This record gives sequence, structure tokens and C-alpha cells, in this order.
Amino acid sequence: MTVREINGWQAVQSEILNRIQSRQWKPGDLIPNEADLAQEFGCARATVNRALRAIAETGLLERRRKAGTRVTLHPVRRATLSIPIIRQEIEERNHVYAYTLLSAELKVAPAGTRAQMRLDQGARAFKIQAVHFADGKPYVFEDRWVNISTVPAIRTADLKSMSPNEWLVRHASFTDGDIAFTAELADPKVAGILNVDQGAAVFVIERNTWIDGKAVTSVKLTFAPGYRMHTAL
Amino acid sequence: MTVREINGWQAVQSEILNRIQSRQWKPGDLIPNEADLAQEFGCARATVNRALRAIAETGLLERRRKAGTRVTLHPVRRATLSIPIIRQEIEERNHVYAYTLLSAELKVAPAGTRAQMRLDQGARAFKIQAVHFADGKPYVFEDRWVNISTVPAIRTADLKSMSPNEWLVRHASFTDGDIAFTAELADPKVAGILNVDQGAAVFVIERNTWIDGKAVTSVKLTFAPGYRMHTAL
DNA sequence: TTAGCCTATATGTATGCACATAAACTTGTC
DNA sequence: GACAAGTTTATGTGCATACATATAGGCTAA
Repeated sequence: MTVREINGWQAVQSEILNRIQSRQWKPGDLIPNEADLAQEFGCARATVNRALRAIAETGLLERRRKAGTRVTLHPVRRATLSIPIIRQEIEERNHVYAYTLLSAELKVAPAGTRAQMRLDQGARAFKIQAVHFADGKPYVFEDRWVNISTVPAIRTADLKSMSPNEWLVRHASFTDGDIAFTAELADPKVAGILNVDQGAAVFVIERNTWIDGKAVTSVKLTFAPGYRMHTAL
Repeated sequence: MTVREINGWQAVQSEILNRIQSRQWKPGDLIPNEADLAQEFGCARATVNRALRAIAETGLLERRRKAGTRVTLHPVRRATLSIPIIRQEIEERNHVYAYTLLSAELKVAPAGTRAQMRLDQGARAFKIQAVHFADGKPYVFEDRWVNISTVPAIRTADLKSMSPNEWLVRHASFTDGDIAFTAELADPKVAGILNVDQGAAVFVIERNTWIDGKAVTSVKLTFAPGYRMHTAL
């Protein structure tokens, strides 16, 4: 076993990872402090700091001032998954993208949406329904509410040539959001739109976004059966 | 509008975010270089660098040497989602965790698993099936293969008192992995185990892990209907 | 015109130093 | 013995500087 050269924070990082992986440092163990490691590796403390911070971001190390750095006992692995723009996602797979606007109208928002967007009772919001196609086959059904007090311009947007998602990315931004993933059974309406059997299992993404505390939009994306979301770990 | 004080990379970060969000710097725009920003903010270039790197990690900025830093045209939002240990996930919701081992045996792996683990034809692997309960109700069905050439000790592990997941976290680590999420219909067997109607929509997580290129384990987690995976954006 | 080389430039990273900050630990006081 | 105050210590961060590295864009030569 040769001692490989440590230069650069990435090398420090992989050396640390090795020690964790090889159980030289076991889960729960306190590891040496930055200064000592820096001396051992013959680099500056800042370099060790960078490496340790990077690992801590993945959840494999826990760091606390004064208490030091320890190997996480029950590492909650963090996976970063990219939420793509649907058109991109389809085009990257070399499929032909198409898009159809089903409806776009001002409507009184239902209670759930009102609560989520903190709208007054009877307040209207902009409801958009659309389908995205990959190679001519329905790919995802988009069911969206847009808060017109936050994004008034949506009412006059040309949503026939540009999907709401893309329009919003261009014309509105958000500061906060949350996203949820579930499995559902396709109800008759969605089944019809996606052209699948009623009762098929569909993958659903629900996303809400806010800008400075004001609701921007709330979408439910229902993917055609077979959709698979994946990422490296 | 008061010019707020810029001190610390977090302040720089939020100022930059403001400028993006307020469209002072529009998608596609090239922003000033680090040195100029450092001068403007009255801080060191390293501080600006730290802030810009952090933002770039979220996907809102794109950086390339010599080319500079620009606001991402089609920001692919990155969400980091935590893959929890099931017991933790359940206990954090203040539910009572329970676990039942259904089977654990050496078996010839099917073709798909063999291919994924790069096993020889006829090679055996350790197959584990188990159910995790929350408040006495089936929560998730775990269907797992473990590579015995990578993790031989699994054969003698006490999987009645500790779930395979926890055992593996303690006794084996991994260097790479991938994870996929899909929606499926519960087949009769799974439906029976989870005590739900056949044909219910279930959320499925499939995860494969490797250590130094050698397959460690491959698991399919089938969650009871209603499961919702969520995260901030 | 084009292919290949060169160079200026913006980001990437390392270093040594300093000080800030949180929190575990010690000491002191009632 | 319990609580408060002070001390110590490991990480968190900032700065100035230096050099590394990728590469866009210009220059040169075939």
C-alpha cells in the first residue's frame, strides 16, 4: 500500500473518505481536528477545512464547533436530484417535444389551493392545464394554479407557444419552494389525457413556489406510467 | 431602499441572489467578474468566490474559467433530498417502529440482479425480504439482494433484531450508488404484505450501491399507498 | 480560408494569518 | 449541590497573496 500524495482539497477529501470507508474511522468516532490533519497531510488548515466541509455536506461527517468532527452514526444520505424543465428532459433523450395547452382561465381557487396560496375566499387565480408530449406520446399532464396578485402578467401570456413552466422561468422567479413525490392511481380524466388505462399507477410531482413569502404557483405534474426519476447517490 | 451592509459571504450570496431575482442580472447575462465584485462589495475575492460557488451549486449560476459567470438561462433546480433510514423516518414522526424479517436465504440471483451485480451465471446472492411497520401498520416492503462476495458476513448477520439496512450501514459502506423513484401497481404478493388492495398505486424506491466498483446491495423499497417524499427546493 | 498556436483572462485553489463564534469545560459563588 | 461566569478550544470565516488551469478569442502560418 503506497502512501499516495496529498495535494489539493479533493485529495484530502478522498483520503478522508477512504479512512471512513475502510473503518479506520468508524461511525460515531471523533476524527482529529483540522489543525492536526493539516499537519499530517502537509497542507494548510483551510484546505482540510474545505475537504471536511464538502464531506459534511454529503452527510457523512457531522461538525460542531468546539465539539469537533465525527463520522455520522446513521448517515442520512443526501441525493441531489435535478428538477428539469420538461422540454429539456425530453429533448435530452432525443425525443421530439410537443406541447398542448388544454385550458387557461381565471377561476375561483378551491379551498386547498386558496389555503396554500393564502388567498381570500372567493379570490380568483389563473388555472392552466396542459400536456407535454414525447415523440407524440403523452408524457406528463400539467395542472397548475398561478397567483395573479404575484404574477399578474400571466393572464396575457401567450401560453400556446410557450409552456407555463418556461414562461414562468422567464418572467417570474421564486425564492422558496417545496416539492413532493407520490404515486397515485390515474383518475378517469387524467387517464384520458395521458391515454392510459384508468387505474394505472402514475408518478406525481407536486411543487409550490413562493417569492418573498408570496405564493407564485402551485403545480401538479402527473407523469405517464413508466416514468422513472433517478439520480446518483 | 437602503444599501445594506455586505459582510460575510452569506451576505454577498444574498445580494447576488437579489440581483438575479430582481432581474438586474437576467438569465443568460454575464455578471461582473470576481475581482470587480470584490471591489464593489469591499471584500476579498475569496469571499465573492465562496458566495458564487455556493450559488452555482444550486444551479442558478454557471461558471467557466475565462468565460466568466453567467445567470443560468434554464435553471435546472437542484433539490437535495435526504434518504433516511426507515426506522429514523418513522420514529421522527413519533410513530412506533416495528420490523419483521420475512426471509433471508442464499439463492441463485435472477438475470437482472446478476447483470446489475456482475455475477456469474448460477452465482448465488443473499436475498432478504422484510417489512417495516409504523404504528403497527405496514409501511414499506423491503426486497433486497446482497452480494456475498462483497459482504460475506451478511450470511451470519442477526437480521431478526436489526434491519438489513441498519446492519449494512454498520458493517459495510459504499462508495457509489444510484437511486430511482417510480410509481407501480401493487402486485398480489406486495399487496398482501402491505395489507392493501391489489392494484393500489405504490411508491417505489430502487437503490443500488457499489464499493470500489463491486456491487454491494440492490434494494427495492415498496411503500404503502399514501407515502409522500418531500423536500425543500 | 482554415487549422493550429498563443496569450490574456476569469475562475480554481493553496497558504498563512487573524479574528469570530459556539459550545464543552472549569471555576467560582451562593 | 445548583447555577452563573469565565476559559478554552475546534470550527467558521475573512483577507492578501500567489500560482494553477482552462479556454475564448486573437494571431499566425499553411
